[in-house]
Amino acid sequence: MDDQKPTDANGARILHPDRDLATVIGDLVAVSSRLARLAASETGNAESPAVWRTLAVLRDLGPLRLGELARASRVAQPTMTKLVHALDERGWVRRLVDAADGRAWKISLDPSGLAALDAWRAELGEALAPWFAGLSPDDVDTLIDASRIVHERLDLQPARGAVRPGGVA
Amino acid sequence: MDDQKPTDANGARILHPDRDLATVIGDLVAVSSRLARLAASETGNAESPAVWRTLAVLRDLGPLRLGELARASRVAQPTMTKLVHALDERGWVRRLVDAADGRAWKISLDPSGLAALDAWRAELGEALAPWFAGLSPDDVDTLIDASRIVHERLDLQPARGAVRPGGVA
DNA sequence: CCAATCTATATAGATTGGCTATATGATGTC
DNA sequence: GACATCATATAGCCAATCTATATAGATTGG
Repeated sequence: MDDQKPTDANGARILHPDRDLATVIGDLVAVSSRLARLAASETGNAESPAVWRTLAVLRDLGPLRLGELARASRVAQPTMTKLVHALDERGWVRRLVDAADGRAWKISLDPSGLAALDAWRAELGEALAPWFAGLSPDDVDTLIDASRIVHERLDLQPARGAVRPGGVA
Repeated sequence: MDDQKPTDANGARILHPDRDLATVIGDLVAVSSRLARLAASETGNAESPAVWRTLAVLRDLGPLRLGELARASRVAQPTMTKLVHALDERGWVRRLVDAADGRAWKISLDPSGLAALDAWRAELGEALAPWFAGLSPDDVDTLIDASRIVHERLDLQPARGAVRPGGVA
Protein backbone atom coordinates (compact mmCIF):
# COMPACT_ATOMS: atom_id res chain seq x y z
CA MET A 1 0.00 0.00 0.00
CA ASP A 2 1.23 3.43 -0.86
CA ASP A 3 1.66 5.62 2.12
CA GLN A 4 -0.45 8.28 0.57
CA LYS A 5 -2.17 8.69 3.82
CA PRO A 6 -4.93 11.16 3.39
CA THR A 7 -8.32 10.36 2.08
CA ASP A 8 -8.43 6.84 3.33
CA ALA A 9 -10.81 4.16 2.20
CA ASN A 10 -13.93 6.20 2.59
CA GLY A 11 -12.35 9.50 1.81
CA ALA A 12 -12.76 10.76 5.32
CA ARG A 13 -10.22 13.51 5.16
CA ILE A 14 -11.85 15.40 2.40
CA LEU A 15 -15.38 15.38 3.57
CA HIS A 16 -15.46 17.76 6.44
CA PRO A 17 -17.16 20.57 4.58
CA ASP A 18 -18.29 23.04 7.16
CA ARG A 19 -17.44 21.49 10.46
CA ASP A 20 -16.50 24.44 12.54
CA LEU A 21 -13.79 24.30 15.13
CA ALA A 22 -16.24 24.17 18.01
CA THR A 23 -17.80 21.02 16.65
CA VAL A 24 -14.45 19.41 16.06
CA ILE A 25 -13.35 20.18 19.59
CA GLY A 26 -16.65 19.01 20.98
CA ASP A 27 -16.32 15.69 19.22
CA LEU A 28 -12.74 15.38 20.29
CA VAL A 29 -13.60 15.97 23.91
CA ALA A 30 -16.51 13.57 23.79
CA VAL A 31 -14.40 10.81 22.36
CA SER A 32 -11.56 11.63 24.73
CA SER A 33 -13.87 11.37 27.66
CA ARG A 34 -15.06 7.98 26.56
CA LEU A 35 -11.54 6.77 25.93
CA ALA A 36 -10.36 7.94 29.33
CA ARG A 37 -13.29 6.20 30.91
CA LEU A 38 -12.56 3.02 29.04
CA ALA A 39 -8.94 3.13 30.09
CA ALA A 40 -9.83 3.70 33.71
CA SER A 41 -12.28 0.85 33.81
CA GLU A 42 -10.23 -1.54 31.76
CA THR A 43 -7.05 -1.46 33.77
CA GLY A 44 -7.71 -2.72 37.25
CA ASN A 45 -5.75 0.27 38.30
CA ALA A 46 -5.96 1.32 41.90
CA GLU A 47 -4.66 4.82 41.33
CA SER A 48 -6.97 7.63 40.45
CA PRO A 49 -6.60 9.27 37.06
CA ALA A 50 -5.49 12.40 38.87
CA VAL A 51 -2.34 10.60 39.96
CA TRP A 52 -1.30 9.92 36.40
CA ARG A 53 -2.31 13.32 35.19
CA THR A 54 -0.21 14.89 37.88
CA LEU A 55 2.84 12.78 37.17
CA ALA A 56 2.50 13.45 33.47
CA VAL A 57 2.33 17.17 34.06
CA LEU A 58 5.46 17.03 36.18
CA ARG A 59 7.22 15.03 33.54
CA ASP A 60 6.28 17.52 30.87
CA LEU A 61 6.81 20.78 32.72
CA GLY A 62 9.46 19.88 35.25
CA PRO A 63 9.41 20.78 38.95
CA LEU A 64 6.55 23.08 39.86
CA ARG A 65 5.21 24.71 42.95
CA LEU A 66 2.22 23.02 44.43
CA GLY A 67 -0.14 25.77 43.33
CA GLU A 68 1.22 25.84 39.82
CA LEU A 69 0.92 22.09 39.66
CA ALA A 70 -2.69 22.27 40.79
CA ARG A 71 -3.53 24.74 38.07
CA ALA A 72 -1.71 22.79 35.40
CA SER A 73 -3.41 19.59 36.43
CA ARG A 74 -6.79 21.33 36.67
CA VAL A 75 -7.58 20.54 40.26
CA ALA A 76 -8.10 22.78 43.28
CA GLN A 77 -5.07 23.47 45.42
CA PRO A 78 -6.26 21.48 48.46
CA THR A 79 -6.82 18.51 46.19
CA MET A 80 -3.28 18.80 44.97
CA THR A 81 -1.98 19.02 48.53
CA LYS A 82 -3.50 15.67 49.32
CA LEU A 83 -2.41 14.20 46.04
CA VAL A 84 1.17 15.31 46.51
CA HIS A 85 1.28 13.93 50.03
CA ALA A 86 0.12 10.59 48.75
CA LEU A 87 2.61 10.64 45.90
CA ASP A 88 5.37 11.66 48.25
CA GLU A 89 4.68 8.75 50.56
CA ARG A 90 4.89 6.44 47.61
CA GLY A 91 8.18 8.03 46.71
CA TRP A 92 6.95 9.07 43.29
CA VAL A 93 7.55 12.75 43.81
CA ARG A 94 9.90 14.81 45.94
CA ARG A 95 8.99 17.86 47.91
CA LEU A 96 11.94 20.16 47.63
CA VAL A 97 12.19 23.21 49.78
CA ASP A 98 12.16 26.34 47.74
CA ALA A 99 15.23 28.15 49.01
CA ALA A 100 13.87 31.44 47.83
CA ASP A 101 10.51 31.10 49.53
CA GLY A 102 9.95 29.20 52.72
CA ARG A 103 6.23 28.92 52.19
CA ALA A 104 6.51 27.07 48.94
CA TRP A 105 7.61 23.67 47.79
CA LYS A 106 8.99 22.60 44.52
CA ILE A 107 7.38 19.35 43.58
CA SER A 108 9.58 17.27 41.36
CA LEU A 109 9.07 13.93 39.72
CA ASP A 110 11.16 11.20 41.25
CA PRO A 111 12.70 8.64 38.90
CA SER A 112 10.49 6.03 40.50
CA GLY A 113 7.48 8.18 39.62
CA LEU A 114 8.60 8.35 36.04
CA ALA A 115 9.02 4.60 36.05
CA ALA A 116 5.55 4.16 37.49
CA LEU A 117 4.17 6.44 34.83
CA ASP A 118 5.85 4.45 32.11
CA ALA A 119 4.63 1.22 33.60
CA TRP A 120 1.11 2.53 33.73
CA ARG A 121 1.29 3.61 30.14
CA ALA A 122 2.51 0.21 29.10
CA GLU A 123 -0.17 -1.54 31.08
CA LEU A 124 -2.72 0.73 29.55
CA GLY A 125 -1.48 0.05 26.08
CA GLU A 126 -1.76 -3.65 26.63
CA ALA A 127 -5.17 -3.46 28.21
CA LEU A 128 -6.51 -1.44 25.33
CA ALA A 129 -4.68 -3.26 22.60
CA PRO A 130 -7.71 -5.39 21.74
CA TRP A 131 -9.59 -2.25 20.88
CA PHE A 132 -6.87 -0.92 18.67
CA ALA A 133 -5.69 -4.13 17.10
CA GLY A 134 -5.35 -4.05 13.38
CA LEU A 135 -4.99 -0.32 13.17
CA SER A 136 -3.33 0.64 9.93
CA PRO A 137 0.10 2.29 10.17
CA ASP A 138 -1.58 5.27 8.70
CA ASP A 139 -4.12 5.46 11.47
CA VAL A 140 -1.47 4.98 14.11
CA ASP A 141 0.30 7.86 12.52
CA THR A 142 -2.77 10.02 12.82
CA LEU A 143 -3.18 9.16 16.48
CA ILE A 144 0.42 10.00 17.23
CA ASP A 145 0.00 13.29 15.49
CA ALA A 146 -3.23 14.10 17.26
CA SER A 147 -1.71 13.28 20.63
CA ARG A 148 1.09 15.67 19.96
CA ILE A 149 -1.19 18.43 18.75
CA VAL A 150 -3.46 18.25 21.75
CA HIS A 151 -0.53 17.84 24.07
CA GLU A 152 1.00 21.07 22.88
CA ARG A 153 -2.26 22.90 23.36
CA LEU A 154 -2.82 21.60 26.85
CA ASP A 155 0.37 23.09 28.16
CA LEU A 156 -0.71 26.52 27.11
CA GLN A 157 -2.63 28.51 29.66
CA PRO A 158 -4.59 31.01 27.64
CA ALA A 159 -6.95 31.85 30.44
CA ARG A 160 -4.32 33.15 32.78
CA GLY A 161 -2.09 34.94 30.37
CA ALA A 162 0.59 32.41 29.64
CA VAL A 163 2.35 31.72 32.90
CA ARG A 164 4.86 29.39 31.36
CA PRO A 165 6.91 28.25 34.32
CA GLY A 166 10.27 26.94 33.31
CA GLY A 167 10.09 28.54 29.95
CA VAL A 168 8.77 26.01 27.52
CA ALA A 169 10.69 27.67 24.79
CA MET B 1 -6.95 24.67 -1.72
CA ASP B 2 -4.56 21.80 -1.90
CA ASP B 3 -5.67 19.15 0.45
CA GLN B 4 -2.27 17.57 0.44
CA LYS B 5 -2.39 17.11 4.08
CA PRO B 6 0.06 14.45 5.15
CA THR B 7 3.52 15.08 6.46
CA ASP B 8 2.80 18.50 7.78
CA ALA B 9 5.19 21.36 8.27
CA ASN B 10 7.66 19.56 10.44
CA GLY B 11 7.21 16.20 8.84
CA ALA B 12 5.65 14.78 11.95
CA ARG B 13 4.07 11.84 10.28
CA ILE B 14 7.31 10.30 9.23
CA LEU B 15 9.27 10.49 12.41
CA HIS B 16 7.85 7.92 14.70
CA PRO B 17 10.65 5.40 14.52
CA ASP B 18 9.91 2.60 16.92
CA ARG B 19 7.00 3.75 19.01
CA ASP B 20 5.06 0.65 19.70
CA LEU B 21 1.31 0.60 19.78
CA ALA B 22 1.15 0.37 23.57
CA THR B 23 3.10 3.58 23.92
CA VAL B 24 0.98 5.35 21.37
CA ILE B 25 -2.19 4.30 23.12
CA GLY B 26 -0.77 5.22 26.48
CA ASP B 27 0.07 8.69 25.29
CA LEU B 28 -3.28 9.04 23.67
CA VAL B 29 -5.09 8.09 26.83
CA ALA B 30 -2.96 10.38 28.94
CA VAL B 31 -3.64 13.32 26.72
CA SER B 32 -7.30 12.40 26.45
CA SER B 33 -7.61 12.31 30.17
CA ARG B 34 -6.12 15.75 30.49
CA LEU B 35 -8.31 17.13 27.74
CA ALA B 36 -11.43 15.71 29.30
CA ARG B 37 -10.46 17.18 32.60
CA LEU B 38 -9.81 20.54 31.04
CA ALA B 39 -13.16 20.48 29.34
CA ALA B 40 -14.97 19.55 32.52
CA SER B 41 -13.35 22.29 34.52
CA GLU B 42 -13.55 24.93 31.85
CA THR B 43 -17.24 24.77 31.13
CA GLY B 44 -19.23 25.67 34.19
CA ASN B 45 -21.25 22.66 33.31
CA ALA B 46 -23.56 21.31 35.95
CA GLU B 47 -23.97 17.90 34.38
CA SER B 48 -21.59 15.10 35.10
CA PRO B 49 -19.48 13.77 32.26
CA ALA B 50 -21.41 10.52 32.53
CA VAL B 51 -24.50 12.32 31.31
CA TRP B 52 -22.86 13.36 28.10
CA ARG B 53 -21.16 10.06 27.60
CA THR B 54 -24.47 8.32 27.95
CA LEU B 55 -26.29 10.59 25.55
CA ALA B 56 -23.47 10.26 23.05
CA VAL B 57 -23.61 6.49 23.25
CA LEU B 58 -27.34 6.53 22.65
CA ARG B 59 -26.91 8.84 19.72
CA ASP B 60 -24.28 6.58 18.22
CA LEU B 61 -25.79 3.20 18.90
CA GLY B 62 -29.49 3.91 18.96
CA PRO B 63 -31.95 2.64 21.59
CA LEU B 64 -30.40 0.19 24.00
CA ARG B 65 -31.45 -1.78 27.00
CA LEU B 66 -30.38 -0.32 30.27
CA GLY B 67 -27.79 -3.01 30.86
CA GLU B 68 -26.37 -2.70 27.39
CA LEU B 69 -26.21 1.02 27.81
CA ALA B 70 -24.36 0.62 31.09
CA ARG B 71 -21.76 -1.59 29.48
CA ALA B 72 -21.35 0.67 26.48
CA SER B 73 -20.96 3.69 28.68
CA ARG B 74 -18.63 1.83 31.01
CA VAL B 75 -20.52 2.25 34.22
CA ALA B 76 -22.14 -0.29 36.54
CA GLN B 77 -25.77 -1.10 35.97
CA PRO B 78 -27.06 0.59 39.14
CA THR B 79 -25.21 3.73 38.17
CA MET B 80 -26.94 3.67 34.83
CA THR B 81 -30.31 3.15 36.48
CA LYS B 82 -29.85 6.37 38.41
CA LEU B 83 -28.50 8.17 35.41
CA VAL B 84 -31.38 7.12 33.20
CA HIS B 85 -33.93 8.17 35.78
CA ALA B 86 -32.35 11.58 35.96
CA LEU B 87 -32.21 11.86 32.17
CA ASP B 88 -35.78 10.71 31.89
CA GLU B 89 -36.99 13.38 34.29
CA ARG B 90 -35.22 15.97 32.21
CA GLY B 91 -36.92 14.55 29.18
CA TRP B 92 -33.63 13.81 27.48
CA VAL B 93 -34.28 10.09 27.09
CA ARG B 94 -37.36 7.93 26.82
CA ARG B 95 -37.93 4.65 28.59
CA LEU B 96 -39.76 2.46 26.14
CA VAL B 97 -41.29 -0.80 27.26
CA ASP B 98 -39.69 -3.73 25.53
CA ALA B 99 -42.68 -5.59 24.18
CA ALA B 100 -40.74 -8.79 23.92
CA ASP B 101 -39.44 -8.73 27.49
CA GLY B 102 -41.35 -7.25 30.37
CA ARG B 103 -38.26 -6.97 32.52
CA ALA B 104 -36.38 -4.73 30.18
CA TRP B 105 -36.56 -1.20 28.92
CA LYS B 106 -35.39 0.26 25.74
CA ILE B 107 -33.72 3.54 26.45
CA SER B 108 -33.88 5.91 23.52
CA LEU B 109 -32.52 9.36 22.99
CA ASP B 110 -35.20 12.02 22.91
CA PRO B 111 -34.82 14.83 20.39
CA SER B 112 -34.41 17.22 23.28
CA GLY B 113 -31.54 15.07 24.53
CA LEU B 114 -29.89 15.28 21.17
CA ALA B 115 -30.34 19.02 21.22
CA ALA B 116 -28.83 19.20 24.69
CA LEU B 117 -25.91 17.15 23.52
CA ASP B 118 -25.35 19.43 20.57
CA ALA B 119 -25.61 22.47 22.77
CA TRP B 120 -23.08 21.04 25.16
CA ARG B 121 -20.71 20.30 22.35
CA ALA B 122 -21.02 23.83 21.07
CA GLU B 123 -20.48 25.30 24.51
CA LEU B 124 -17.49 23.10 24.94
CA GLY B 125 -16.04 24.13 21.64
CA GLU B 126 -16.35 27.76 22.54
CA ALA B 127 -14.93 27.31 26.00
CA LEU B 128 -11.90 25.54 24.64
CA ALA B 129 -11.47 27.65 21.57
CA PRO B 130 -8.74 29.75 23.20
CA TRP B 131 -6.63 26.65 23.55
CA PHE B 132 -7.08 25.61 19.99
CA ALA B 133 -6.99 28.96 18.32
CA GLY B 134 -4.69 29.23 15.38
CA LEU B 135 -4.70 25.56 14.62
CA SER B 136 -3.73 24.92 11.03
CA PRO B 137 -6.36 23.41 8.74
CA ASP B 138 -4.06 20.47 8.53
CA ASP B 139 -4.02 19.98 12.25
CA VAL B 140 -7.77 20.34 12.44
CA ASP B 141 -7.94 17.66 9.84
CA THR B 142 -5.78 15.39 11.94
CA LEU B 143 -7.97 15.91 14.97
CA ILE B 144 -11.11 15.13 13.00
CA ASP B 145 -9.51 11.99 11.73
CA ALA B 146 -8.27 10.92 15.12
CA SER B 147 -11.71 11.47 16.63
CA ARG B 148 -13.22 9.27 14.02
CA ILE B 149 -10.64 6.55 14.43
CA VAL B 150 -11.00 6.38 18.19
CA HIS B 151 -14.74 6.69 17.92
CA GLU B 152 -14.93 3.64 15.71
CA ARG B 153 -12.82 1.66 18.09
CA LEU B 154 -14.81 2.61 21.14
CA ASP B 155 -17.97 1.15 19.76
CA LEU B 156 -16.33 -2.21 19.37
CA GLN B 157 -16.62 -4.52 22.30
CA PRO B 158 -13.66 -6.83 22.00
CA ALA B 159 -14.30 -8.17 25.44
CA ARG B 160 -17.56 -9.65 24.32
CA GLY B 161 -16.33 -11.46 21.26
CA ALA B 162 -14.64 -9.30 18.69
CA VAL B 163 -17.41 -7.68 16.81
CA ARG B 164 -15.01 -6.11 14.36
CA PRO B 165 -17.09 -4.37 11.77
CA GLY B 166 -14.95 -3.99 8.71
CA GLY B 167 -12.31 -6.67 8.93
CA VAL B 168 -9.10 -4.82 9.46
CA ALA B 169 -7.13 -7.38 7.58
C1' DC C 1 12.80 46.95 62.80
C1' DC C 2 7.74 46.30 63.47
C1' DA C 3 3.16 45.98 61.94
C1' DA C 4 -0.03 45.30 58.38
C1' DT C 5 -0.92 42.78 54.52
C1' DC C 6 -0.38 39.52 51.03
C1' DT C 7 0.84 34.82 49.34
C1' DA C 8 1.58 29.59 49.52
C1' DT C 9 0.22 25.59 51.52
C1' DA C 10 -2.58 22.79 54.96
C1' DT C 11 -6.83 21.36 57.22
C1' DA C 12 -11.98 20.75 57.83
C1' DG C 13 -16.32 19.61 56.19
C1' DA C 14 -19.63 18.78 52.57
C1' DT C 15 -21.03 17.16 48.06
C1' DT C 16 -21.22 13.89 44.50
C1' DG C 17 -20.39 10.03 41.38
C1' DG C 18 -19.62 5.53 41.29
C1' DC C 19 -19.40 0.74 43.09
C1' DT C 20 -20.88 -3.76 45.51
C1' DA C 21 -24.44 -6.35 47.46
C1' DT C 22 -28.96 -7.44 47.30
C1' DA C 23 -34.07 -7.15 46.48
C1' DT C 24 -37.89 -7.34 43.16
C1' DG C 25 -40.33 -8.69 39.33
C1' DA C 26 -40.50 -11.15 34.70
C1' DT C 27 -39.05 -15.33 31.70
C1' DG C 28 -38.68 -19.66 30.56
C1' DT C 29 -37.90 -24.61 31.48
C1' DC C 30 -38.97 -29.16 33.02
C1' DG D 1 -46.55 -24.64 38.46
C1' DA D 2 -42.11 -24.49 41.04
C1' DC D 3 -37.25 -23.27 40.15
C1' DA D 4 -33.37 -21.28 38.14
C1' DT D 5 -32.20 -17.20 35.48
C1' DC D 6 -32.18 -12.60 33.79
C1' DA D 7 -33.12 -7.33 33.80
C1' DT D 8 -33.70 -3.60 36.54
C1' DA D 9 -34.20 -1.14 41.16
C1' DT D 10 -32.76 -0.01 45.87
C1' DA D 11 -29.51 0.50 49.89
C1' DG D 12 -25.38 1.69 51.76
C1' DC D 13 -20.53 2.73 51.36
C1' DC D 14 -16.19 4.80 49.59
C1' DA D 15 -13.28 7.90 47.10
C1' DA D 16 -12.36 12.17 44.76
C1' DT D 17 -13.05 16.73 44.62
C1' DC D 18 -14.68 21.18 45.97
C1' DT D 19 -15.32 25.56 49.08
C1' DA D 20 -14.12 27.88 53.16
C1' DT D 21 -10.79 28.78 56.36
C1' DA D 22 -6.45 28.40 59.19
C1' DT D 23 -1.46 28.80 59.49
C1' DA D 24 3.09 30.18 58.36
C1' DG D 25 6.40 32.76 55.59
C1' DA D 26 7.29 37.06 52.73
C1' DT D 27 7.01 41.90 51.71
C1' DT D 28 6.70 46.64 52.43
C1' DG D 29 5.60 51.37 54.47
C1' DG D 30 6.91 54.12 58.08
